[in-house]
Amino acid sequence: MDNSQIADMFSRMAMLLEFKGEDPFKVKAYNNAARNIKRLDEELFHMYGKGNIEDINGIGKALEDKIIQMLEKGTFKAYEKVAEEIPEGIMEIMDIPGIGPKQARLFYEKLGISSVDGLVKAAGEHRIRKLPRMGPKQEENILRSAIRYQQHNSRGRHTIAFAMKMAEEIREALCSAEFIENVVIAGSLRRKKETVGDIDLIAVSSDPEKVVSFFTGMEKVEDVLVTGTHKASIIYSCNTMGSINIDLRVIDGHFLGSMLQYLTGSKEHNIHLRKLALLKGYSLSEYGFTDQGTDKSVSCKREEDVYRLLGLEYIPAEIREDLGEIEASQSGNLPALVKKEDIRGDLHIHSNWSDGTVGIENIVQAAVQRGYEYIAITDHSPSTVIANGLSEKRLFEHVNEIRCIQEEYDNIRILSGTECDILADGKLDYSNGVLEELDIVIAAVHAGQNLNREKMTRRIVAALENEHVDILAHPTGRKFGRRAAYDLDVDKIFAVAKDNEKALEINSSPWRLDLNDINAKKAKENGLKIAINTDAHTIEHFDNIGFGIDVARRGWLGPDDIINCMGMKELCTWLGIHK
DNA sequence: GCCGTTTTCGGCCCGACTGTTTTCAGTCG
Repeated sequence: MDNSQIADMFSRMAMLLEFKGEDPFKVKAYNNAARNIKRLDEELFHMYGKGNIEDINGIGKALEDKIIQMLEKGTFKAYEKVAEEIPEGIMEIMDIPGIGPKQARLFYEKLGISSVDGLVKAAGEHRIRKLPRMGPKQEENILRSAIRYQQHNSRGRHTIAFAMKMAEEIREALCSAEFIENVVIAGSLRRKKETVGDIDLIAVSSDPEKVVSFFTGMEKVEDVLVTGTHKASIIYSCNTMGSINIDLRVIDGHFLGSMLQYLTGSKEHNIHLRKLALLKGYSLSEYGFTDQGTDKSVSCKREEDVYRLLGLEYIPAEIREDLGEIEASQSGNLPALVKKEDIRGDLHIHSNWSDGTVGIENIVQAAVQRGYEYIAITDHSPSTVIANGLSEKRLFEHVNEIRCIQEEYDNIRILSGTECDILADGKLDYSNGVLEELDIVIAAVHAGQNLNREKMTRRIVAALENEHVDILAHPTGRKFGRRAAYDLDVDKIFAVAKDNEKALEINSSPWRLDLNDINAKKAKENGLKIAINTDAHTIEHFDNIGFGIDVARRGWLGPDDIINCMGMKELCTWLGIHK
């Protein structure tokens, strides 16, 4: 079993225990363990070999024993025992928003309901409203929620690019109201997670109820899930692109700092901060600090104040995951994260020589406009037939055209390159003699993505051992909603890349973001260099660089870790270009 | 079930909203 399977099993165990009405802190321990396992950058079976499973935060003797059972047998006894007592459909019922373990248990015990279909039927027949603490309204909400769940069973997540666009649209709509002073984006979107489940917004206003009613009355509101005096939750229609959940909190400006800090999360980061506050004698909430002794409270207008009052250096939103950033802040060792202005060029761009939409000269002009010092034109190699990959002959014509255009531009260096296919056997799609003529070589897997772990790892290792290769593009191959990452020995790839002084790419396409944040952080810890590239096929794609930078920041990367933050001279030296 | 700057027991973040109740349990983030 791999880490995510083990984590899932712990999550399911937590749900089952909750249903049974077990000690909530025991439930929490399972959930906590599941979360920590998901965030590990090493496979548990490796850690098992080394005997350091118990070092993982939140894993004690009992859970370690259960992990070992799973590694050896694919399950653990305690789980089997509990799962036997509880019908499978119960888990789905608890997965419906608004229904938790207590209600699921009530439905099961009193009405024998053990599936979402059964629940919908019971609600339709008005059998729910007769239960204790239930009524017509509860029944109606449960029915609506259950039907919605049936229709969109897969929990909708959205790419950060899409969510950001929608958030801006709503932000603009809200800001047009004169009684709203300001609207800020919070939540996982502000932390720049690669995908988000919902959008969290904060509106500053002295008339919260008016804001809530304006918000819930917007034209594209499909459904109102929650409305209160200072808070509302809606489902917002994105026309052909489905819909997205939006949560809004409305507050007085005096609380903006603490509210923004709270709503930005992550949950784990906040819990850690609140514990820290308690140690100092304060309770921390979205409204600020309360002295436990005197009951006096201090609100925070600026987010920086929350961190300052805890004796911490300000922590950038992207790394608030409780993965060591609080400790780093305490000891003054927070990393200086890469910023947009640190990026001096883009090293992975396609022109209309292969499957890009525009000519090289247009690309160069767009790059100049963005203030880049250099770019690399890296069209596809012959095997990628579908993308009109360049034959050797066309590749040399392509290089010539780049040289001609270069003569007309003295404020930008145009590197001639290729995104060269790594064939199934690990050989490259051009001969070494051809690759030698190029300024930069990006190697990438495109076809034959279903190799097993051993073969895929060997294939990429072979490419990394080629002396002409500079960068490995989209190293794990994952695409949101389309394709999982290759089965790959990432540790091995990192080690070989390090030995051969190759850079790994963070591909900025919102559908790829590959390497992801966790692997980017791991790459840095392994001393590897990173290239943040757009893989642009159109001029608009140039702007995707921001998403790649987000991933790099979430991976704790600074400009020193990134080759396209180098100046031109330094980059040429790194690439081995001597002219 | 985990954990330790009150360390082997007794804690475990904090507040909003809803629908039911007539003071609160359940759910969510």
